[in-house]
Amino acid sequence: MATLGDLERSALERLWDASGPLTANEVRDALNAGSERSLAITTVLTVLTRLERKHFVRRERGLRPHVFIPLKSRDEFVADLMHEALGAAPDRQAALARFVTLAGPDETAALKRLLGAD
Amino acid sequence: MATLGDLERSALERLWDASGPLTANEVRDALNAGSERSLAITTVLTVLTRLERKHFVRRERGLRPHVFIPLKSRDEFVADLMHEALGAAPDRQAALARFVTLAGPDETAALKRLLGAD
DNA sequence: TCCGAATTCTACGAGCCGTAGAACAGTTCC
DNA sequence: GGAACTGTTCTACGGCTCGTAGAATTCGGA
Repeated sequence: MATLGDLERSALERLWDASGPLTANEVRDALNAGSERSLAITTVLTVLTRLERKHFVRRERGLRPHVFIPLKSRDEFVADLMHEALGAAPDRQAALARFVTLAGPDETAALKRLLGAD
Repeated sequence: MATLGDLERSALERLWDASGPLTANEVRDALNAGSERSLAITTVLTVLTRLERKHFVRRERGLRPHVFIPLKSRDEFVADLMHEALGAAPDRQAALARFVTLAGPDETAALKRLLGAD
């Protein structure tokens, strides 16, 4: 999976936070909200375009202010990253063992629950 | 965690593959083995130095050909990456649920075993 | 003290990323 | 239908990382 820059990641987060598709302007407002910086709209469009090229968002070209939709949910994104890391391990069992060892109690509990009820 | 370039990652892999510390020359030989390219020793020393700066390897300066030792095991590295991804999720339960859903049978079985025997 | 091996220093070109102006296109209003 | 405005695309630049390695320096042994 391609890696994301800080701003690209932030923009994607804003899309995940939103309940529906956002326009570039809405993304910019969300990014600027509660921070000193005031990004130009072209900047935001550039990162959104790059996110599109990297297949993280889809752009709805039918509407006039284009809207942007994440291709994956946040959870899917995180889970994919985890599987990507795991896949690079030559011994997945061992890597999983280490993962579980490093997990906190809440995570361990969640995993047990998820695996028990299948 | 800092990201690694392709060559940096490969060099680290060679260190993991080895049973003990390696010199820069040994790393170079391992990298060149079974491939067309023949990296210069300075190139390898540069990436090893960068790995040191990023805290992925330790350099034993006492010995005259310096030797390099990974700071983390491969499994620890992978597990840390997984936890890093998971930590970025606002809802870890949901991310874990997705992770389990996407896991293969062998991984699921391994997790069950690991969690059952605690 | 000189040699060869090892290490450090410096550097360059490609590519990515944050950043945004300039140019272009589509919409709306007189 | 032009004017004004909003939205989109194109182009670009400066900083940084990374692969790559030559040049300069250091160090241990003969």
